[in-house]
Amino acid sequence: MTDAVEQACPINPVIDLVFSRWTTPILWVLEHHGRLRFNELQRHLPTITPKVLTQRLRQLERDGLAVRTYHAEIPPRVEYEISDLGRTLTPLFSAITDWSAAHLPAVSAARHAYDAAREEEESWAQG
Amino acid sequence: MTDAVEQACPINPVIDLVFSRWTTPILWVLEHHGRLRFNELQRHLPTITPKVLTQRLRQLERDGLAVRTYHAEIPPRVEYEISDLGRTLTPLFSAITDWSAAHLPAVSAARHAYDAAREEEESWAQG
DNA sequence: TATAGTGGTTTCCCATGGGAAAGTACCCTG
DNA sequence: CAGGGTACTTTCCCATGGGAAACCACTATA
Repeated sequence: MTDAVEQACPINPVIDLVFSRWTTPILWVLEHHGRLRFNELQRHLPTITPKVLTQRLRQLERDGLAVRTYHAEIPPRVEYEISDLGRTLTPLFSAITDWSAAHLPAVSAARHAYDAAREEEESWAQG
Repeated sequence: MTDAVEQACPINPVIDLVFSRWTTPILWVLEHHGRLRFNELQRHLPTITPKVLTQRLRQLERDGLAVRTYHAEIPPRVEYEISDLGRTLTPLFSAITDWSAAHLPAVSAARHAYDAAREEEESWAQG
């Protein structure tokens, strides 16, 4: 994404930051279950692989949205929690959830209408 | 993204719908410049290729977020505009813009702090 | 006749990223 | 001494998607 486009659409940086794959499910789980260990997180995200979970957690930590606490014990113990900065995203997530509840059915209906119209065209072209 | 994860994080469907690459810049331009022709849109999104612009516009049309109007003239003329359903996203975009203005600097600071700490570690390991 | 302009489509290519599976270092337990 | 648990890391592979460039039918214009 070029600078020109970022200027044309100021929400793009936030998209790269918050809405890339797996970041919102992780933040969601951290917000709703509190402080969790690596394997607990993995259990809450059944299809994520450890490699990707590590990558996303590092990114969230670097961006200040999650906090990683390393306990130098044997065996080692690591805990992750959402940060204050991460919690500022809560109203955003609520707004999206609300929009979803209010308007996703309309999107679904639009898709069905569009697909039905395309099928209509095809059968008309054939018949 | 599996059903289990979609249940674990209800905003995922909206992400796939609205926050995939190029969809928000396009909606943004359509909202701020009104009804536009294909080449006008392309001029507002300087780095997008016609192939991708077509793909995204088709997707937006199918999802009911944009409206395509074809005028069977010579030369043909096509106009795109944001739909009423697409306009319901405006508060969402505003919320994201507000969050961006309020908290992106904190993210940037967190990144610098994280990177600085990592460099510190490296020089410590070397020296 | 050549060129431009319309709204795309088609082909090819390549980088990115995610998934699977195995490995790693450490120690405790049986 | 084998196996398990912790929190990853590493390697390999492959699908997806985006970008570049050329092409398309049609007509008005020079």
